[in-house]
Amino acid sequence: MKAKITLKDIARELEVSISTVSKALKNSEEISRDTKEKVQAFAKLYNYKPNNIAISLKNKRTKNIGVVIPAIVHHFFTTVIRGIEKYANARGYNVIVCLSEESFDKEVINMEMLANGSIDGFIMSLSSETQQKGDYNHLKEVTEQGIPVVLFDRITNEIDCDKVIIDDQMGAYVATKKLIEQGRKKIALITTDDYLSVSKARTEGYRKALLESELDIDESIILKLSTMEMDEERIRDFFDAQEVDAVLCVNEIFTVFSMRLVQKKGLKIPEDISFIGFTDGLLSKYANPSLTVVAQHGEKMGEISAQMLIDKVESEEEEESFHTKILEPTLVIRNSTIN
Amino acid sequence: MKAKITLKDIARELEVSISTVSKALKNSEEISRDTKEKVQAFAKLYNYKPNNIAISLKNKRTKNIGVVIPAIVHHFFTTVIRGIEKYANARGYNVIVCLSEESFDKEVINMEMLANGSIDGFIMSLSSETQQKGDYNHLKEVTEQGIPVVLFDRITNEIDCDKVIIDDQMGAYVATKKLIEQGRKKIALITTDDYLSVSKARTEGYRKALLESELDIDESIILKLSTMEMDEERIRDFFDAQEVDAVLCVNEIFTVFSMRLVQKKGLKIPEDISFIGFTDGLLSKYANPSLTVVAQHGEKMGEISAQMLIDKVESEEEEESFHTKILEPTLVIRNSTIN
DNA sequence: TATCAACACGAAACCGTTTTCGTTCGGTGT
DNA sequence: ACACCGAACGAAAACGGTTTCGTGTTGATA
Repeated sequence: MKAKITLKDIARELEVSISTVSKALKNSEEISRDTKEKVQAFAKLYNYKPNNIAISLKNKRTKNIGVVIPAIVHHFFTTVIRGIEKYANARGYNVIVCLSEESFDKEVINMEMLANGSIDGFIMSLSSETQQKGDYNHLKEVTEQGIPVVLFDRITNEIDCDKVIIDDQMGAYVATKKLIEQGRKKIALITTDDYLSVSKARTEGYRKALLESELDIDESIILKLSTMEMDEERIRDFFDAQEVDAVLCVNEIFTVFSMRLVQKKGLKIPEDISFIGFTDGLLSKYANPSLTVVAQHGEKMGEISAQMLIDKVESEEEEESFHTKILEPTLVIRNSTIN
Repeated sequence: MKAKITLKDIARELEVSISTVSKALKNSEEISRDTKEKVQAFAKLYNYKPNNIAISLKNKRTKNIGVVIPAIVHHFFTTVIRGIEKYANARGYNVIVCLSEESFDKEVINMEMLANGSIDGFIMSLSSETQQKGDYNHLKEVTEQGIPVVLFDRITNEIDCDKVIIDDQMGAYVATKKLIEQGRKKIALITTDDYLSVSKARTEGYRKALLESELDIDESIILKLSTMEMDEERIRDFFDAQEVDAVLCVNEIFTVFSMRLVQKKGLKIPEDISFIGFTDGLLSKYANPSLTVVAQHGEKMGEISAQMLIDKVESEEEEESFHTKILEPTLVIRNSTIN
């Protein structure tokens, strides 16, 4: 086991000072050609690599970014992480992933763990519990310390920081419009409670489309499930009680599960009933029939979030200007709607 | 913006030395009750938190672990990450995720980025390119430096380190046996090239089951796709050319895609043809029909990997003993096979 | 020959902790 | 009165770098 070599080791071995070694390795003009070559050769031979921690301590930059998300076993979030990782890596940053598991407390603990020097900035999407409580003090503390934060997807307006979202309202609006154009009259909405910023926006888009088309908004065919987890029972009850000819769901899982329920009842998709979901993941592609969905472009969101964060981290000036980037959702037409 | 406060700040303010502050905060016996109370009160008031980087530098422990995996948009890997994150967090560790995207070069670069002090150890699953090349020098270098490594799922025997896998051979064996018991005679296998350690083991299990049952091994109904990515064309051609009554696939996507192909040809699942896949993800649960699969227990694998790694990191002794933990796969019966 | 700039390098501070090893001071024992 | 002791605290080294600011040695110039 050969331990890593330090500047001090090189200096001792070559009988020069540590400063000389440091400068030589940086190709400083101060150092003679001879010495530089000697030092660099020696460093290469012994595979010298500077210690990241020491460098971080010196220039108060870790080149790490913290990503705090509610869940990872969700296609949307994994694509976002992928986008973040790709972009960050290209700029020499590493990504520390923390899972809040939809819990306020875990979100707070995670942020505290990272906020003491481990990272240069945060990229986050709020846990549902946090959005429900409306308590954002952990975010305030962090931003007040001067640590940059980028919020994506599940955001709040109570915090001044950069934000990246898709136009959820428009996504739902376009999807609902599509269903209406195809002659659907009783369009159900399966969503989660309104405290989730995205669900709220989607519900608004849904309502807006119905209003514009002078269709009634029937509250009894709007199903609000309490979390992002599946409450299979309630969905079952819902379809037992309601007769609808189209369904808009705020995620893939609700959609696929609902489709299977109505298929079991003998309905044909999309002839008898159409479905549109959110998130263009594997489920959508490989479901039977394949799903028409509102694509959220998670990878793009990740890239943009990472770019905004790193730009802010690396900008010297304390600019107090924050931007909200709104991406346009795309309707991906497949076979759960009439073509 | 209130910057974070340091020991030095507290010392200056309270007119004591830095050492006194440090000790007071640690409740050292050396410091008088009076001074301790003063210091602790002040620290609380100004929300003092020690700087992680400085501590890392001091005791050469970062409390970060590096996770290098080929992809994240795969249910299996996300569950592993979740297991790792959960366990690691509980022991006060953070998780840095790096994606090799199945590329050897990216794997090497990622490891080099992290191996210079950023992490205390690695948990990895090899990229397919790495397994194909059989070049493990980046792993050797890291282990020779004394950095602990735990390999999971896609492993190699050329590196001495802890390993966590499921018994892939047994998984495929049990699945194949199941199909045979149900009277299937022509059982196809859809896998990837043998350089992937897991695919190789699964192929062996498949062969073993056939041999034991005195069924012919028909090489023409073994389809080897070149990567983990989907080559839809070849699967299509395969099912056009072959008549089989059961299919074992090494992942969910192959399975679902194949099912849809044969369904389009008018075959009934599972009456005419049965399917078994690997990985118990969302696709399996929500496919139509739902999939019978070999569950890999990714979260458990993650937890165990994290435990092995952290135990090694925190053990003082330089024990050169490595263990391989083999988890038992579970056959989850659903509707793509006869019940 | 005294002066000076350029060159090549080293000393030391610094980042924020921890920890070892003094040091000071008042009190105790004899 | 003297040595000794323990309590309470501070100085300084150390972790591994970067960077500023000298400093000694040249050779050229006036």
